[in-house]
Amino acid sequence: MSGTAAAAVSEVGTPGNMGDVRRSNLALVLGKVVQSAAGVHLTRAQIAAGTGLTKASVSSIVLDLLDAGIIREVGLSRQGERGRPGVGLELNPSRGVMGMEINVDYISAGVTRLSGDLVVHEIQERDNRDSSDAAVMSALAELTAGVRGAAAAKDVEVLGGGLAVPGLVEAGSSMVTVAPNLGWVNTKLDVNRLLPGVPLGVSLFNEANAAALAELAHGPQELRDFLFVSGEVGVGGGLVIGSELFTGPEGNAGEVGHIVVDPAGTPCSCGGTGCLETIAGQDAIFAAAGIEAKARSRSESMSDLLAALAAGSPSALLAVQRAGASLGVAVASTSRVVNVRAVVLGGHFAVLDQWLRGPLLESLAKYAPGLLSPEDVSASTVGEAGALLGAAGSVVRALVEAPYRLQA
Amino acid sequence: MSGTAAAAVSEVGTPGNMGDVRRSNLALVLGKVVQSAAGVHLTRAQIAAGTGLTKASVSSIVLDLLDAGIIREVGLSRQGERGRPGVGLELNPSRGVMGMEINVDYISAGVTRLSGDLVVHEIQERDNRDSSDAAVMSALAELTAGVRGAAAAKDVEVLGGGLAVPGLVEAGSSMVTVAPNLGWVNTKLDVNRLLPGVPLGVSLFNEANAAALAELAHGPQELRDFLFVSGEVGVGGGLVIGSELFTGPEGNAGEVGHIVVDPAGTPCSCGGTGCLETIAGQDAIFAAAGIEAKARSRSESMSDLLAALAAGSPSALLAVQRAGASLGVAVASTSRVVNVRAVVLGGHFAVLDQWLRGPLLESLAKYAPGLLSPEDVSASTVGEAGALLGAAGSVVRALVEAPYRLQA
DNA sequence: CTATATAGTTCAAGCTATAAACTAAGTCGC
DNA sequence: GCGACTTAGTTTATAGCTTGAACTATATAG
Repeated sequence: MSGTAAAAVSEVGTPGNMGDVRRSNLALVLGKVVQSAAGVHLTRAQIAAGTGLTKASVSSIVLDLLDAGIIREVGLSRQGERGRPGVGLELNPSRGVMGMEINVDYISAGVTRLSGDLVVHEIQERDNRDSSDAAVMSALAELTAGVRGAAAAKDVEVLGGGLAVPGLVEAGSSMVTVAPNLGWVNTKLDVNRLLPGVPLGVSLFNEANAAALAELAHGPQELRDFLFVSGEVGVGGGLVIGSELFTGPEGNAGEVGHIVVDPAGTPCSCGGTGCLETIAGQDAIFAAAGIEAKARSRSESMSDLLAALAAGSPSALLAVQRAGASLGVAVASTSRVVNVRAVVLGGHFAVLDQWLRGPLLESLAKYAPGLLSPEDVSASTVGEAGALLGAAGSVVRALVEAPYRLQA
Repeated sequence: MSGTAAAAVSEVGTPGNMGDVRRSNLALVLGKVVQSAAGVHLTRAQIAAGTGLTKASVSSIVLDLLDAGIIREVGLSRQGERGRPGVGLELNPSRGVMGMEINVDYISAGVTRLSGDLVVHEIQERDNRDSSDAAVMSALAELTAGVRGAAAAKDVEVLGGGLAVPGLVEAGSSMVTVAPNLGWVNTKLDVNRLLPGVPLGVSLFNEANAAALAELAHGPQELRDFLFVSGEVGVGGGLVIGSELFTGPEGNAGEVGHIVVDPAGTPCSCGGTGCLETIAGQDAIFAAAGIEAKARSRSESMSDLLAALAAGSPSALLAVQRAGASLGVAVASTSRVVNVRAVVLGGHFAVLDQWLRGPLLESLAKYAPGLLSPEDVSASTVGEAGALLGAAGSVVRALVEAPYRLQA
């Protein structure tokens, strides 16, 4: 978990009162508990020293957090230290959140504890292309009910959930503006139906954004500003700046799939010309490599591509090489515009890392010399469950930043 | 002035206390005073109604602001309204800030009141290319001393200042990382020397960023998210998102001059290839138009270009057309990455607006259809003094968001 | 068993916002 | 010209929160 607890006050533009101070410090203390390394349990005194709050304030705040069931006390084993031993604090392991994902050919659900570790995880193959959104949601509701039961059996109560979908979303209104590969347009999802009765409700996320947040939470500590590039049928992206998802004024920032990488290129499904997606999207790579895109299972086509690459197929190698070079152009421009200096490759870009990497780095050296070095380009560490973990992690993070939502 | 007062609390990660609430509400109240339209003076009661604070709190806060000399009371003339008349409040017109600019062929300084209107303004032609930074700073210090005196004669006391330079800056350490057209590299400026004894000190800004902020403050109200593209010898940019300058993790976001617009293009001074600057920078346009770039005065070359365009010179028209088209590619990609939907053209792009506009819009329609419509592309309204006004405005804005810095 | 050291709690004090009562200063109606 | 009314701003009592100091609790060292 990354959990940078912010001294958040009430909405900008509204008066502040003493309750805001309490809420801010509540988040500050909880943030310390979250930050503590796995297995290390901070005491009230250590939190006081670490935050600058007095012991009195910390005690009072910890009491609130215990009452809310967010944290719990845990005995501490010390050896040979003088003085009264402190009482360790940790996130309540019997509270968790549900991460869910709807993708083109599967739905999945899993429960993580507040600490981020996965307790239950189920994937169900399902062709969602020709289903109505209602049918997909029904299937997912059934899946989550089972997963929720399995978590309960392991003594983990689900407080809320996050759903990731491969499309642009309006988080506030649970609206999927457009999900090309699902065929959804302005589709309003009744997300709360997936987890009836949970105190924190269910939030909606873009898949690439969720995967980026998973990378933030589960990847290396020092990774706080990066561009996550997700290669699927389309090419998505998530921009993390200062450990925060940067969504831009309309919520769709980081959509690198439609950066212009070849002004003289071919038309894109978005109506534009020469977009990255027309060269580095899965369909584009398969087509250029001479591999039949199998509607039934993309993973089959991907296996074919990997086999062709391993066999040294010139067309396959060229296709991937061209994708890598174009990705480099897009990343170079992005790093200029938003001034990030790290890139994480996800989806098929992670799978194809060993072939993509060379051309990508060459391209970066040519178009943005000195900005990104080889060690700034990494492949995603979270893998397939990324979107799910990110969606769940986001919900946890929102709770950590506003723990008072669970009080009373 | 835009002045969106934020409910800002102390640094993230530090404990909040009641003083933070005070500071937050201080900024909230002052923000209301700033927002009020020119000539309209809000009363305490109106501020209470507008912010949600009680009259008692507003009275107490207003007293602090009066004591600090940031605002003052002003008699209100009403006609035929019942009840006790309120006392109007306005920004203290006898307090101001200094905006300063160092550019390639001039230095300038001006003082604005806290309300944003320019009281004194002086430009001094000076070729800074071959001067040491110390010599330039000495010349500027002399200029500011005179301007400060002139402002004092008009009863405006200078509280602080902002200096804009055409290069990348580290605001915190007053360091100019690189200013290619001045020949400066890692140059530390003793900015406080420019305004000895002012309570708020002097801050350093990138020129394009400052111009963008001036556009935010002095341009249309609804302009809150936009890309400002500044055409000078180089091509700079400033990104405003949610009425805030977005600088990215390393402070240099919005540098659209080095977006790749032609992967098969020519080398750029940055070491890259096919950057926007190689096609749309002043030198590139002059060269393509067959106009001699005069070292002594760029404005002369610009006059020649305008004359050539007016005379219908094919090479000049083609040069500008190509610049516009490339600008379109860069803007299209930027709007994808950061999801902004408005562009403001500054510098020579504003001057060449009538010739650039067509190719730019065509290019946008081709590469980012539906994202930006013609009315989303505008030319800068602030003109030459933009950088200076923006630097000054930033200082004012920082004060409005943290007025307690002037207390005691 | 006493001295010491550290953890955590209790309690008075200070600051801030709130709500209600109160004072101030106008207009309206007769 | 005087009282009723209306709105602005101040005063006062109250509650919430952090702070700092005093105090209690619980361990180790000798």
